[in-house]
Amino acid sequence: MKLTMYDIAREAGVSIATVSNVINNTGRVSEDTARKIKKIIEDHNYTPNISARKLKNKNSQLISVIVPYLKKGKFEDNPFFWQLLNGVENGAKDQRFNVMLTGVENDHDLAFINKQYLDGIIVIGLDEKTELFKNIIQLTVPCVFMDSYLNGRGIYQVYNNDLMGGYLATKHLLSLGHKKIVIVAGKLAEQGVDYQRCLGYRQALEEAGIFYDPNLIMDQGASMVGGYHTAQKIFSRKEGITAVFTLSDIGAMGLIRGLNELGLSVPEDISVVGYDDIFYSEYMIPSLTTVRQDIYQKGETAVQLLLDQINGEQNSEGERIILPVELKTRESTVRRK
Amino acid sequence: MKLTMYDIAREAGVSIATVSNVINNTGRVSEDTARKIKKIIEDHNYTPNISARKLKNKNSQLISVIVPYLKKGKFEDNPFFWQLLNGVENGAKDQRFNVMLTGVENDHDLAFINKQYLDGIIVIGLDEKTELFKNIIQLTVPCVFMDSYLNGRGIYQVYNNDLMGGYLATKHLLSLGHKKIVIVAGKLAEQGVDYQRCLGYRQALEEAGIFYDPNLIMDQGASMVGGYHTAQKIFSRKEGITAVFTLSDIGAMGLIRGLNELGLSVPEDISVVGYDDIFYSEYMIPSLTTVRQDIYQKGETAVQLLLDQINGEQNSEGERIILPVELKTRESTVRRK
DNA sequence: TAATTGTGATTAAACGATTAATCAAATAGG
DNA sequence: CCTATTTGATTAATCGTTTAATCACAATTA
Repeated sequence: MKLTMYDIAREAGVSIATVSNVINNTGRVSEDTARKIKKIIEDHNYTPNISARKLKNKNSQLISVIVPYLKKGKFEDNPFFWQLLNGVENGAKDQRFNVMLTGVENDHDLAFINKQYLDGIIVIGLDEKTELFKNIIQLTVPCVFMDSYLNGRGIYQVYNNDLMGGYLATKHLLSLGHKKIVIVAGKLAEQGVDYQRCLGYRQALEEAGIFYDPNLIMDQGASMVGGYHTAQKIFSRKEGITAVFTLSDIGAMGLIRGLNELGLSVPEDISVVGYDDIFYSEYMIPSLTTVRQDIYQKGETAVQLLLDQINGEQNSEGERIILPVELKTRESTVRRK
Repeated sequence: MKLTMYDIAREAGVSIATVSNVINNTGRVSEDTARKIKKIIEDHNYTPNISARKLKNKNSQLISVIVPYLKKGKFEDNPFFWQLLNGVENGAKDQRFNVMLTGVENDHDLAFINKQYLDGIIVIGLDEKTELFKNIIQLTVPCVFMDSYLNGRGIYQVYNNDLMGGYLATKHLLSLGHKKIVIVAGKLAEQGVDYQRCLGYRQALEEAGIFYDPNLIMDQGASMVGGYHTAQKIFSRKEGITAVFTLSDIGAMGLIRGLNELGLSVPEDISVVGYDDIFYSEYMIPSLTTVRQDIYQKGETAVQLLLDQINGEQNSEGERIILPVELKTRESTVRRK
């Protein structure tokens, strides 16, 4: 049997309004009374019922990270999401918000979001053309989009400088003498991060006066298994390929394993650059040269942007925050022989 | 401005009670009326306010996974948690429950759990002697404990057969001719999984008539960094050590990297067995021999146990569910030279 | 002294659902 | 034809808070 405000009020010999005022620090209560009530609350370990509170005013102190099409094996695979969620958790905690994870696969899931339950959502990697996006955008919930390049005002977004990431990685490989560089990407949707990274790749090639060959772009390689299978493709027509730029670290890991099984070793035969700098890239054998994005920080930033929106405050950095990337040079890339 | 039940009722020309009855399928409404109301609900994309519902009856359709002492770098590191959370998410979704993640560091976090907001919680790896456990156990929330060996009736638990895991791994190494086997563990609390795995280790040694040497047990090696540093320890007094059993796959990964940097290669110089079989163990170089526990399944099982408890049903498997483990033999272990 | 101001408390009306109790109309039974 | 039952809908209380409106009383001012 949970205590209610009435129980506290009765014991203190006051009305529930007074108790409520004490709890919410409105300052309308005398010090003596407040102290007495606080003591009773303390003694009984009373906490207000959050549903009742939420019903009356409008905040639940609850936000959710929305991962589109979350299902078995799609999400668990990539430490990227973990670090992100962890960053969000920590950022939110500072401001007494709690975090949920919601995988959206169908309308029921979406309905949940819409139940006025959440104070805000962070949506990851969503394409403007999808049905899901159209549904989400018309929800009345404050929202921050992460890792998608969306147009229009009033849309809050956080992403890293993906173009720069692609540029830096390619430049690095070029500087090591590589000329024929394969890109292993995920889905190349126009509003996705991979598209931007490819733009950076092209830009670097252009600067170096190297012809852009679309045949060197291979998709379906974002996951570990995807990268693994891409090794086969590269092997089957490897004419002159000496370097691969994989747009995720786990993809790179799968790729390297695949190459190994085919008798190609990294970096001796082929140099590999990854993307993300997830926590184990440094511990791989060989350790992975990669484009680092501070995922944890990205999570925290997104939360900040969201909470500002919820609180009706203007974020000092505007509605679109672009975070930097950095190239981490490690063992998986060497000068072309 | 969100719609309420009144809006729907007004438009349909009925009372809110009727609308409520339609939504909850009580069968007290004529087919015609029900159809009409459903159409209106559909058209307006109306969903009931969950806080109001929760206030009236007692369920929020919301459960949380509680990770004690979740903080930066402690949780994100291990894919184990991801897979688990993913399993929980999926199990819950089937029954229209939503899942939160709550990292508990202090009393405020605990207070949240206690706000009658959650229908139930799943607590991971909690020691009976901690303050936190004492607090959690006296919450009135239905609860399932995972990966801790707790005593007493009425405590719902799910874990894998850790003793067997330790036994199988050790047996495997012994069968390959290894005699001096180091264990790299996390914290060796009596109610933790690592303790049980060590018991299995000892049992296997005993059967083989090999003396148990406590000096071979090294803790602090559950994380990737921990494993990495343990390599140093092993190296510094490596007299005859030819195999290591690391009680987590990420620990094994760090360890292997560390050994490599010290000029010891796996498996040529030292065989390594991991624990968990997280998704990338198979893709490591060398691929990792490990004790597989189906983490995803464990998550689903825990949810099932929790939901049965919430629904007041008796789970067919009782209050303590022990899941099997399996040895996956891969490249990281070879016969002792 | 009477009127005004300030302080600290209470009253009561929301918030948006669920549901037991009730009622009205239609159908069935004797 | 009158009563009993069934069906389908409504009324109103309730869940546990918040908060605007009010009130009682003491202190201050004219």
